[in-house]
Amino acid sequence: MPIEPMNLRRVSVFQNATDEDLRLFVQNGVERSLEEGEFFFFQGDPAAYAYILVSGRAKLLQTNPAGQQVNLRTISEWQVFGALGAVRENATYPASAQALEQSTALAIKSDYLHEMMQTRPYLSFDLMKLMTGYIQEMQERYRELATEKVERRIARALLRLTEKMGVKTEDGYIELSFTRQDLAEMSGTTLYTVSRVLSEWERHGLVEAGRERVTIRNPHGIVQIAEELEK
Amino acid sequence: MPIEPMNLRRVSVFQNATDEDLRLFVQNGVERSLEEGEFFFFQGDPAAYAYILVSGRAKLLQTNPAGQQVNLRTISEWQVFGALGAVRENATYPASAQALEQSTALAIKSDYLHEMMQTRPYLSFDLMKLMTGYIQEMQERYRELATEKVERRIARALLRLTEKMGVKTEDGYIELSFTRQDLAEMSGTTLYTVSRVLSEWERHGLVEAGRERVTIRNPHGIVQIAEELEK
DNA sequence: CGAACAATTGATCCTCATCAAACCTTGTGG
DNA sequence: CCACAAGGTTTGATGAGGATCAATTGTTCG
Repeated sequence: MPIEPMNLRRVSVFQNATDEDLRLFVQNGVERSLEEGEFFFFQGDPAAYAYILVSGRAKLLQTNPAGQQVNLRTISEWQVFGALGAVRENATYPASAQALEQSTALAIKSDYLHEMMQTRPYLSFDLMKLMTGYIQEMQERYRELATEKVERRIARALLRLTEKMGVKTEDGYIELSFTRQDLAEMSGTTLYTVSRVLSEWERHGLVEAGRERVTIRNPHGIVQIAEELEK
Repeated sequence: MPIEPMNLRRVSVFQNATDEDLRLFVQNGVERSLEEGEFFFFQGDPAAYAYILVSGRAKLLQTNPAGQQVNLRTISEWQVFGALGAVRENATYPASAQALEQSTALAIKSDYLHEMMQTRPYLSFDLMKLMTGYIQEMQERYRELATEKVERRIARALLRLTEKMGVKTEDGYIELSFTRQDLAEMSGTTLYTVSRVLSEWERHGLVEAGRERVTIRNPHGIVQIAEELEK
């Protein structure tokens, strides 16, 4: 089904766009639907399109020459990804984007977005706001990785996930859905360590762990671990 | 001495600015001179000014609650820093900026820069280009920290430094000037490990290490370590 | 029900951080 | 001009924190 242009208003970068702009983006965009596990693009590909996730979930990940992966961020509905190509000419994607579940995105030619930005300053500006946010987040995560112990990093990754895609259950807990491997890639560790830490937390009643699922029973306890000064 | 406006042309963000713009920035800016070790601003301060380093060297660093530091990037002449405040309102600096030697910078009120950007789209756009570069670099460094071993990270940090501030000596070597501690903060390790690695490299004739100084005798060898798959 | 895949757990090992002590280098002041 | 202080550097000894490997146990779905 076609994308309703006015829904694009929910995209942070389009806050200040005119209705006409939104229509233009839909008209000039292509809808792409992917199954779980498929890739929107790969690291190193020419950055020909910018994407807006319309439904589903995806992740941005970077791979090193040996094939190990790190998760840079998780993308939920109405978020923009792969937009760097519209800013730098002849750019290649610095990361890959993979659908975490069946997902649909609106693909907009980088050149077109670039052109739109030239004549609509608020677009550049809003995109820049988004980017400063990423810079800040990456800087923080970098520091964490350099200075904090695993347990705390896992706690932080959980909290970040909670903000982005946590689902409150009827009994007040927070439910998250991903594999140990995912969480490991988000906190710069291995699935084994994540598993051990979660088991430990479960023994203390902080969380409840299941297959591809973690339920947070005591958010405050997790925050404690993430922030506490002494060990 | 006052800053010559036309020199601002060397600032990447001002590539497309008019001569008049450059004059305006100088007129509306304040010159600040710092001694080695002093701070332009601290993490958490309201981001009231954006800076352009006119002379000297500085570093951006982030501190965790326990006081450990990581070096986010090194700033050399004609580079912009602390510009996030002009994009997000009521922002605070996400990192501190410290002079590595006696340095001078042009301080421009965030509000003023913000205002200029509203009426001069190329400014937003060029600043955005710069930011995409930072995002990419931070993403890469994040992945490195998560997946690569120390020796390789140190090699990469050295190479990055070489690009930014390496000085070729008359006999074709590359000279860099910083402490083991600096290099450790740049590669997410400790000064002890840096010292050991450099000593090891020195034994193999790759570098020559001195007090607050490293001379690269075999750049290719360092690249080898930074890139090599096996090992 | 069985295959495929996710998670757990124990055992082991290795990389680095940490601590301590000594050693250099540089600049300063008597 | 030498001596000394201050701060950077080196090196060894030790140990902790996780990664890695292997084997087993869930869980889900066709």
